[in-house]
Amino acid sequence: MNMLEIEKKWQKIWDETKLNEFDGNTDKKYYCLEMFSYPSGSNLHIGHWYNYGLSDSFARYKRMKGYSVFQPMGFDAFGLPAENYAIKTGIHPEDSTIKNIATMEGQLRRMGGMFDWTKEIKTCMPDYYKWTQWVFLKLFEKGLAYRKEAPVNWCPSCSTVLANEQVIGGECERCGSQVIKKNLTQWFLKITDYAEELLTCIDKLDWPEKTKLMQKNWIGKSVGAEVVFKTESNKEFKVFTTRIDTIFGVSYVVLAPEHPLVKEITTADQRAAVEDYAMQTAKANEIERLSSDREKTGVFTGAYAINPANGKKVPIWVADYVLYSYGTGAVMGVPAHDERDFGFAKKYNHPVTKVISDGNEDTVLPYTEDGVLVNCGEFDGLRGEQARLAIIDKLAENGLACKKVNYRLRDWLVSRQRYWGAPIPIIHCPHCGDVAVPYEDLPVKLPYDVEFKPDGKSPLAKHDGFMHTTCPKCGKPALRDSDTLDTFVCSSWYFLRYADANNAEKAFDTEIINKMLPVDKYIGGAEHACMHLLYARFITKALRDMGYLNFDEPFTSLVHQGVILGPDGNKMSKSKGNVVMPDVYVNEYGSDIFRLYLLFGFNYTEGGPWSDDGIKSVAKFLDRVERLFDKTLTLNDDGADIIGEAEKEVEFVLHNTIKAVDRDMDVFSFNTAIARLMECVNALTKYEALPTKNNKLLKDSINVLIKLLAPCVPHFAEELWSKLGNTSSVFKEQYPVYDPAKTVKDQIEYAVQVNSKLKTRLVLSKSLNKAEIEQAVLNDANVLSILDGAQIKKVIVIPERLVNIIV
RNA sequence: GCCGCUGUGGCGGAAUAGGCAGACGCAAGGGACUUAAAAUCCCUCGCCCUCAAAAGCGUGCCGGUUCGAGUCCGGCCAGCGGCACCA
Repeated sequence: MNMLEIEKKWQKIWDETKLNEFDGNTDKKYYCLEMFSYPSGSNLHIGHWYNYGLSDSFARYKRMKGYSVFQPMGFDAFGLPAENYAIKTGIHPEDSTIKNIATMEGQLRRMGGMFDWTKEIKTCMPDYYKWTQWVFLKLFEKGLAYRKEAPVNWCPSCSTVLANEQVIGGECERCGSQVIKKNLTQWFLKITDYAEELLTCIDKLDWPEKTKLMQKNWIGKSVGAEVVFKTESNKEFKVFTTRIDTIFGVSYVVLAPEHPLVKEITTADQRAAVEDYAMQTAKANEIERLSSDREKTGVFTGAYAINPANGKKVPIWVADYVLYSYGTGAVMGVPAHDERDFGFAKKYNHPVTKVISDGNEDTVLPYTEDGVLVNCGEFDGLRGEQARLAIIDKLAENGLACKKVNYRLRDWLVSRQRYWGAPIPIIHCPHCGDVAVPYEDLPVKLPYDVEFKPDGKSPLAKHDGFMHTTCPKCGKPALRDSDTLDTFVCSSWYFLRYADANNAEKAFDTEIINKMLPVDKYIGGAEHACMHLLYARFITKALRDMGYLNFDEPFTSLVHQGVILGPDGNKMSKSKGNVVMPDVYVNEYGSDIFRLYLLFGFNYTEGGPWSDDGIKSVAKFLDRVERLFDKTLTLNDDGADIIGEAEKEVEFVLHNTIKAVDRDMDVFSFNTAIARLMECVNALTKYEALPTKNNKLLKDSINVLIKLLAPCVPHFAEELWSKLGNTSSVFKEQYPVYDPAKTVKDQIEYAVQVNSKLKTRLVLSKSLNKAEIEQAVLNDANVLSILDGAQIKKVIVIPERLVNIIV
C-alpha cells in the first residue's frame, strides 16, 4: 500500500465530509484537549508529534466508543523567543510567528489528526487577545488585579529586564554583566485569594497523583501564628511562625534585606554593612538564597526588638535566607529548636536557650520535634498544639498574636517589560490613577512599528502613538501601561475560548461553555504541573465567581506525556545537535507508520531516547495485516458451522484482544495495546494458514481487527475499511465489544512452588475450589516425587495462579 | 538545596490487588526458499556452568517485612522535571 498516497486521499475526504468537526451533540460531548504549542523554530518537533499524534489516537478511540469528540487546535503565539529572534535578526515577531504557524498547521494536517480547525485559536491575533484583555479587566474590576513594587532581573549594561532563563550564573547571557534585582511597579493577580479552594479541590481531580502532590506542595499551606514584635523605638513588625511554642527561646530576629523597616531601624554605625549586604543579596536568586546547603550569612542592624512573650531584648539582623515575598518577610530565630537557626546562632554567637524538652534532662539540641515546654513560666508543662494555642491566647489579649494560615503560593506577577504580548489594558491618568480601558475600546492593539532593541525602556514605552491617549474618565491626556501580559495569562483561559472560538461579541457564551466544559481529558507535559495548570484553575474559579461559567475545575482528567530525548539520551536541543525531525520519517514512511511507531515504541507517560531501530518493524506489521486482509478479502463464507478447538482459540484471542486493547487505549497504554494487536494478527495469520477453516469467523475477526487498529493507523484502516465495500468512515463505526464468556478457558495452568521456588506446572480445571486445588496438587504423581516424602507444613493456594507448598 | 518522578536482558519495553520476571517487538545467531539478493517463513536468544538437563545467580546499591518483593518499608547512589520572567 502506498501510504503517502492514501494519506493524502483520506485527509481530503475527511475535510470534505467534515469528519473532524465536532458534531454539536453536547449531551455526549468529550472535550479532548492537548496543550497548545508555542510556534517556535518553525517546525513540528517530535515532542509535538508525540503529544498531538498519540492523543489523537486516544480521541479517535473515544469517538468510536460513542462520544462526540471535540478536539481543537491552536497556538500560544506570544512570547519571548520571537522577540529575541527579532532582536537578533530584525525579523518582526509577528512575521516570524505567522510564518511558523502556517508551517506547523501544514504539518499538523499531514499528521491526519482529527482536529476541528473551525475553532482554531492564535493568541497573538487581536480577535483573541481582545478577550485576554477583557479577562484582565474583569479581574481588575473584581479587585483581583493590583499593582505593587516587585524586583526584576536587570542588566545594567544592556539596560534591560532579563527573563530568568537569560540569567546564566548570575550574569547576563548577552554581555556577561552581573545581573542585579531592580524594583518596578508591576501588576499582580490575586491567586492567593483562591489558595484554599485551589488546595482543597485538588483531591477531586482525576490527575496523576504526583502532579496533585506537587501542586499541593506549591500552594504550601502552613498553619501557625502571626506575632507582633516591637522595636526599642516602638516600631512594629510581624513574624509568621508555625512554632510559637518555641517563642521563649528566641535569641534574635531576622528581617529580609528588602524589608522596608530595615532602612528605618538600622543604626548609623551598621548602615554601611547592612546596605552592602542588601546589595549583595540583590545579586542572588531565590534558589541560591533558599539552599539549605549554603552557608548562612547575615548582618546585625544595630537595633533591638522586644520578645512579646517574655519582654526580652533581642538583636534584629538581616539575612538573605529570609524572603520578603514569603510570610511577613521576618522570622524569629530559635536556635535550640530549629536546624537553620541553630547553624546561624553558632556562626554569629547567639545564645541557644532550651525551652522544649524531649523528656530527658539533656535534650540533644537542636530539638525540632514537639515536646514539653520548660523555662516558659506559666506555660511550663504544656506541649505541642496545646502550648501553641495557650501562648496565642495569652498574647492575643494585648493584640500581639493571632492564629494565621500562611501559603507559600504568591500572587501572580503578570507585567512583562516586553513587546510581543497582549498590552495591559490600563490607562494611567495623573488625575484619576489607574483607569480601565472601556470594554468597547478593546482590543488595545499592539502596534506593529516598534523598536524592540533593548535600550532601557520597554519597547511600547518608546512608541508615542501607542502611549499617548486620553483618560476615559476625565478626558485629559494620559499614558497607557507600557507593559504586556505574561503569556501564561493567554493560556489560562484558551480552553474556554475554543468552545466558542468565533464569537465576536464576547469572550465566550456562558451557555455554550457550560455545556462544552470542563475539558474531559487534558494532555500535556509535566513541566506545567505547578504554573500553567494552577493559573488555569484560578482563572476558571474567578470567572465562575463572576457568573461567567458554572463549573469549578477546568480539567477533569489529566495525562502527562513523557519526553522524547535525543538518540544520545539528552534532551533534544539545537546546541547539542541531537534534534530529530519527524518530517524525515513522515516523508519516508507516512504519518500512520510514524504514529504507530511512537505508539508502540515508548511508554507514553515516560517517553525516552529516540531510536528509529523499530520503525521498519511496525511497517512490516502493517504489511502483515495487509497480506492477511488481502487473503481473506476474496474468501467465500464456507465453513461457517465449523467450531472446533482452533476456532475456539481464535475467538479466545479475538475477544481477549478487544478487552485488552479497549482497556489499554483508555489509559494511554498504547504500547501494550499495539502488542495485543500484534498477537491477534499472529493468531489470525496462523489460523488462516489452516487447510480447512471457518471463513466467516476469519472475515468477522478481520473486520473487528480493522476497527481496533483504526485509532492507531487512521488512514490505513480507513483504506482497508473502504476496500471491504463500506462507503462511510470507519470512525463512524462503534468500537467492538467483547463477549466475556469467550475470554476464559476452562483449564488453567498452575505454577507449583515448593518453599516459594518454582518446581513444576499443573493444568487444572477452572471450576475447582481452593481445597480441591490443594488436593489435586498434593495427589499429583509428579508433585509427590518432587516432595519426596517431606513433611508438609502449610499449603498456600492462589486461585488461577499458583500453589506454594511449605515443607 | 527544596518539591516531585524514574532506574528491569545487547536495545525499546511487559508484568490487575504482593503470586510463574522479561509479554510484544528490535538487534544478533542458525536454518528453509532463491542462481543470487531482497522479501517471506521456521528455530535459538537474561547471566553462569553444561553436549544436555539439573543446580546457582538475576529488576540501580544496602538492609527490612512476608510462605512469596520489580511491586511494600527504611537508608543510599545515579538520572530527569519544576522552583514563580522559557513556554
